[in-house]
This record gives sequence, C-alpha cells and structure tokens, in this order.
Amino acid sequence: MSTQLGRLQPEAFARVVERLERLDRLGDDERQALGELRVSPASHAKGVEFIRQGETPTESTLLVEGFCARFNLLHNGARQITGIHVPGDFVDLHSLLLRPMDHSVVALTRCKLVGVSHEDLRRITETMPHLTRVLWAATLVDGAVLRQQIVSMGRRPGAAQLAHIICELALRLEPVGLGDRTGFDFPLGQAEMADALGLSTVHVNRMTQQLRARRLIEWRRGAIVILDWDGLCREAEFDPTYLNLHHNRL
Amino acid sequence: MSTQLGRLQPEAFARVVERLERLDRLGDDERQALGELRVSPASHAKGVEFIRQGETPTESTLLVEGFCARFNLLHNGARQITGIHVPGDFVDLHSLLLRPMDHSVVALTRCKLVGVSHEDLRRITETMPHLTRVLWAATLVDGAVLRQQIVSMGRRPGAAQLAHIICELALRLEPVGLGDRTGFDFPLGQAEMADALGLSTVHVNRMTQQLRARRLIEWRRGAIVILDWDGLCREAEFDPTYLNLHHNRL
DNA sequence: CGAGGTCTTGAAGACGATCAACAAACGTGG
DNA sequence: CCACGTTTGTTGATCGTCTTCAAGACCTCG
Repeated sequence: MSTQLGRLQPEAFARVVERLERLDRLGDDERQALGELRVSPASHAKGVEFIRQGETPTESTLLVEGFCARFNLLHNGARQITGIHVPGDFVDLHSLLLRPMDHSVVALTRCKLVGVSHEDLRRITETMPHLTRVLWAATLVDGAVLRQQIVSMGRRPGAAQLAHIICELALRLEPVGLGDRTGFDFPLGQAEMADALGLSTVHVNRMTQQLRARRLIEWRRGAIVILDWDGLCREAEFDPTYLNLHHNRL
Repeated sequence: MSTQLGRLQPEAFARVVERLERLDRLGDDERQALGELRVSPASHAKGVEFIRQGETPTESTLLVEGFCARFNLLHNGARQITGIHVPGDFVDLHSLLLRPMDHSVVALTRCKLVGVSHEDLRRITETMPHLTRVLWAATLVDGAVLRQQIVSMGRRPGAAQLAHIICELALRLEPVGLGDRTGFDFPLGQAEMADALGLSTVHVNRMTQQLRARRLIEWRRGAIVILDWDGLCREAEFDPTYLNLHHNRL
C-alpha cells in the first residue's frame, strides 16, 4: 500500500461520479472539484482491517474495487457486519464529522481504495453547497439501507432476509456496472453473509438451499445468479425506493 | 393542529440548540439563523401517523415534546420500528434530500412538533457551511444509532438488547433534561418496545422481568428506573461512543 | 363500576443456534 | 499437473431462544 498523493485515477473517478450522479446530476465545476481532490491510493488483501474502531481518521476512504464491510465485535467474539460496501461507496464518509470511529472496516476481498483528505472534503462543504448536499445524501442512503436491514432482522424470516440483501446488492451493483437483476459476482462466503444477517453460518447455508430449491437463485463459485427476480422480490418484500436510484433535485 | 407560520417558540428553540450544540458549539449567527426559521407548529395525539411512507414532505419535522417513532409495515401486518425519537430530534431531516419517504412516523405519545420548511433548510446549506455540517452530523448520529441497533438485533440476546436501548435512551434524554443514568419517564408500552427490538410482546415482558429480577431496572407506570447503571451497561455491552456526546470541531 | 387496554403467565411449537463430522473446492508448493 | 492442506460448504442431531396462542390479572379512565 502506497501513500503518495495524487489525483483520482480514471477508474476511481468514474466510480465516484457514477455513484454520486445516481443521486443528482453534477455540474462541470463539481466534477472538476472531484477530479482535483488529492487522494492517496491504497490496496488491501482480503481480511485486512484497514480502519479500526476507536481511531479518528484524517481522511475518508472511497472503495474503488472489491468488497468491504463495517463491523462491530462483541466480547464473546461474535461479529456483526453493519454494512457491506461495493465499489463507488465511501466507506467512512461519516468520519469527516463523527469521531472517533465506532466500528471497524475490513476488506472482504482484495480491495483497491483511495483516501480523500478530510481537509479537501471540508473545503467542498465550505464552497460547494450542492455537491455537499449530494455527499450528505450519499450518507443518508447509507442510513436508509441500515433501516431496511433492521426491518429484515426484526421481522423477516431468514430466507426473506437473505433474499432481501441479494436484491439490494444487485441494485447497488448495477450503477457501477458490476451486476444486474440477473446476478453479480459475489466473492463472499456464507460465513460473511451470516455475520451480515445476524444468523449462523449453518442457517445461511440452509436458507440458501431453500432459495435454490425454489429456483430463485444460484450461488456458487463466487457468483450469485438470480433466476427469478420477481419471485425473489416477492419473497423479500423488496421495495427499492429506499435506495434512491432515481435522480433527485438536491 | 394549526399551520400558521411563526418563529420557533422558546421551548422548541432551546431543544434544537441543546441538541445541536451537543455536536458542536454554535456561533451567534447560527443560533440567530435557527431562531429565524419559519416554522409551523403542530401537535398530534398518540397513535397518529403524521408522516407516511410514500409521501414527499416539503418540510422537516422537529420533535419538541413527546416520543415518536419511524416504522415500516410488512405485508403480514408486522411492524418494525427503526428509530425512537426524543424531544430535540429532527424526525425526518433526511426528507430534505431523500424522496419519497421510505417509512412512516407515528406519535407514540401526544407530541408537539414543528415543521421547518425545506426551503429554509436549503438556504442554510447554501449560506452556512458550519451549521450545515452540524445538521449533517445530526443525521450521521442517527445512522450510528441504527448500526448499534443492528448489532443488538443480530448478536445480542433479548435481555441485552433491551438493556442496550434503555442505556441509549437514558443518554439521549439527558442533554434535553428529560432523564439521566438513574432513569427517565417513558410512556411507551411493552408492545411498542417489542416492535422496536424486533421481538414479541411476550418476550419483551419476560426480558423486562429478568432485568427487574436482577435489580438492574424498574419499569412501571410510564417510567423506567435504572437501579444499576454499570450493571446495565455490562449486560448490554453498552459503549456510548457512537452517540457522539462530546463536542467535536465540525 | 364497568370496559378496554396493558401486563403477566403457561404451554406448545417453530425457528434458528450449536456442535460435530464429512465433503467439496481451492490454493500452494513440489 | 498432481498432492496435500486449508478453507468453505453441507448434513444431521440436539438444544435453546423466542413465538404463538390463550387465558387471566391488573390498571386506568370514562
């Protein structure tokens, strides 16, 4: 992992812009401001906890490639994942305003990331109100995802919970070109899914088999295939409104 | 419920300022800007769903007195509460940037509220970067609370889950002078608590009895008494960091 | 005083956890 | 390219937490 400062590489730049433009159209000046952010690239192997609970980062991290997750550990060693991040996500944009970190972040696969200094982000909040609102909205969508997760964990049975997160991931991966309603690459194991859903590995395995048996999905070799999108949505009571996939005027 | 526009009444003004100043000290100009917000007061009886999923409000609602909750309904009639709000909270500040509402809000007790027009809030985001960051931070704390809720639901047993939310409510009520580590008025029933925790009413009842039997809390007549704060925190593995109760420089 | 809501209790059962063993897939080095 | 060890997925049996249903006690308020 190197730490030399530079501008966003084309790939990373494209990912952020894609993601933010899903919330609202950006002006040329805003795109330019994003392009001029000083960033420090980094990459981490699977399993590396590159942000730790209790730290107060001086930059926010943008995920360019791979999957990572926020999580908390309990005293008994149990892990709860509170969010799975896909390329284009700011994994800790909130660390700009909330200190210290109340959770850690781990690379679930090999990850490419860039750090954006809080100083630069703060300058954006001082000078570019609209872009600030877009970034704010990005954190609000995070919150909406968390709410749906709570609904799942509280009131949906295991199979529906699994179905729901698969629907969600498909739609979140779509705008960055990494998936669609027919499926997506998903190099995570059932153990990680279990930590995300708050279930045991064994139970995730059985729920997966159930969705498989009902011809809703396949899940093998690091890829999830969605055989029946509508059926999966029905199972999950999935309503994509909360992802704010349409453009708003922010 | 009346809708005439006015300035924030002293009580409401104090609540917002107290709440926001918990995040960062406000300047005189910022306090003044808040005082000049045009607001529409409203009050709702217990049980009224005053914001409904699917709507796109033109104002954000500040809770001045009483308790209310965000919730989602499932097809089978089950309700999951995704957040309990206490006086001083903006219950739907995110509706400024996210549309339409992906959940409803219900008054859990008689509530006094004021609506703040999105137009005014947006003006703040255009002209007062620091106050904007404070408001943003308020929504980020919301998110942190949601993450802890996920940890509770996923990995904490029922009793700890109940203990955790009680610890949290105590600390969230403290800065508005409505509670402390010895307890607080809490006019909600076990059924509502069940919907918040994702448990059944019966189970909440039994977990309450368990905490009672262990001399950690009392809960009667609309008030929760905390008999042993440290014990309750231990039971819950409660770490208040996520509430950002200390001042930050935003 | 009566009526409706809330709390409490018991019994039965479902969903999911845990433990343990085995199979399959994967990656690594020879 | 194969052999091996490790990780991940699969299965079965058993156990515990939490749910459901149902009934009765307690409160509160009109």
